[in-house]
Amino acid sequence: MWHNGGMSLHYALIGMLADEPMSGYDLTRRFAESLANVWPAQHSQIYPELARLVGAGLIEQAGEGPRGRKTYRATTAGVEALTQWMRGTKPDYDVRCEAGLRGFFLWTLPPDEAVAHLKQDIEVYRGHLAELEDKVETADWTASAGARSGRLTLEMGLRYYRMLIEWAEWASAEIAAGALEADGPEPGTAPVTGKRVRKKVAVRS
Amino acid sequence: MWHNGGMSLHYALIGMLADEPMSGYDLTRRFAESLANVWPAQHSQIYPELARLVGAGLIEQAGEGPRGRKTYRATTAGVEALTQWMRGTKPDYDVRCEAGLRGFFLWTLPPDEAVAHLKQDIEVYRGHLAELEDKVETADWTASAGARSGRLTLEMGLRYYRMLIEWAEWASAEIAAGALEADGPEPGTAPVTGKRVRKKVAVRS
DNA sequence: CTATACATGTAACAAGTTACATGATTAA
DNA sequence: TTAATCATGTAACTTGTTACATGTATAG
Repeated sequence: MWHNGGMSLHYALIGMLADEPMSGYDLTRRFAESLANVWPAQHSQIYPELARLVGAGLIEQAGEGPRGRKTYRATTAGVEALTQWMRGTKPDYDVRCEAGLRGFFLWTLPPDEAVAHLKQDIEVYRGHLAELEDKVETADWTASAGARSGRLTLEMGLRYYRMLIEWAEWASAEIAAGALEADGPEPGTAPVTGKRVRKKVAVRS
Repeated sequence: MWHNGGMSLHYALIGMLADEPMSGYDLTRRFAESLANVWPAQHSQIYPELARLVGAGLIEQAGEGPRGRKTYRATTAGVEALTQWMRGTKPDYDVRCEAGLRGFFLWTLPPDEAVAHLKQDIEVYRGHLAELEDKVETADWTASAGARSGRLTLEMGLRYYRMLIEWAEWASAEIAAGALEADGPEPGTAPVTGKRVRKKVAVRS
């Protein structure tokens, strides 16, 4: 099991095309609709990558349609490369999330503005959550192996947004109770999680 | 409130230096220790960015130490730019998470291997969770506004890993019960979440 | 006929990773 | 004296974003 630097889009495209032949346009829509929660990708990145995959023999053109539409499917070599990636490389567990990063700098705002910032986030998360909940109800999750797998990923999205909403509500309450001020939160106004240990950190010159 | 394309590292560095003067080396450690959960960054990206920030007058050198060590602090202009970013630009809510992406392609593995894959993930998540739980206990969360804010971000990390562990356990059970096979899960062996509506998806030629 | 959705691409740039490269200080 | 840690940087490459550029089919 060796290390893997990137190539996520590369394998994601093979995987989508292994489940169901599609065009670059369709893939772009799929990324926007369902995969965007874990791996956003624009058409300008997808089309050149499709060309490279064809060149590498990992996908092939499966047909054409109106308006220059070209559909692709994964080749045997492509499916092998994909399973090799799934089986033989360890995942990169890094997460990149700007909204999370901003939480780190909430202290730069006055408490009421920080709370307003979080309320705004909550609105966005609720919107995403509502979309996903709607999709659970309306989409067909039995159509293919990919669809059944997609249901699992969607469940992760649901849990992710619910978690963020709960966190942001908790953080808002903490901040409203004075958690960002020097004397700490007003006792008893918000639930305090974790002990506030007074222990000196190593000071570097 | 206009849109913001990237610049996250740019502002993150100003923010860290606004809370406490530090060197590029210290910043690299901080990113590895606490910010890595939301925004990983290597020293090779940090040093050039520090140089650019100095050039732009958003940070300035605050002192020097042994081995060519240079400490920086945020300038007034830098802090203003940071609050302007926090207040005047809307967050990019995109998340990029390869481990999540792989969930989408679990169907390419036989069920027992898919379950093993998830078990492996769970081990990693448990490790991260344990590290964060340890940090909650041992670090000083009262030292500065930044530290107090950091406690909120850390709480998000705790909830994030707990959510992933629960999700992976749920997904393992679903797969073990046959959720990836064509006939769906064996009834009664695993809790079924969401209705499995049989509804045709739009078929495109 | 006209707006919308379909459909594919490229170019310029920004951001991020890995590897290379060097050297000083400290603790064992 | 030697290994680990501290400390800073650059170069080559990959990945990802935004904007540009073009054209076809369909529905109202």
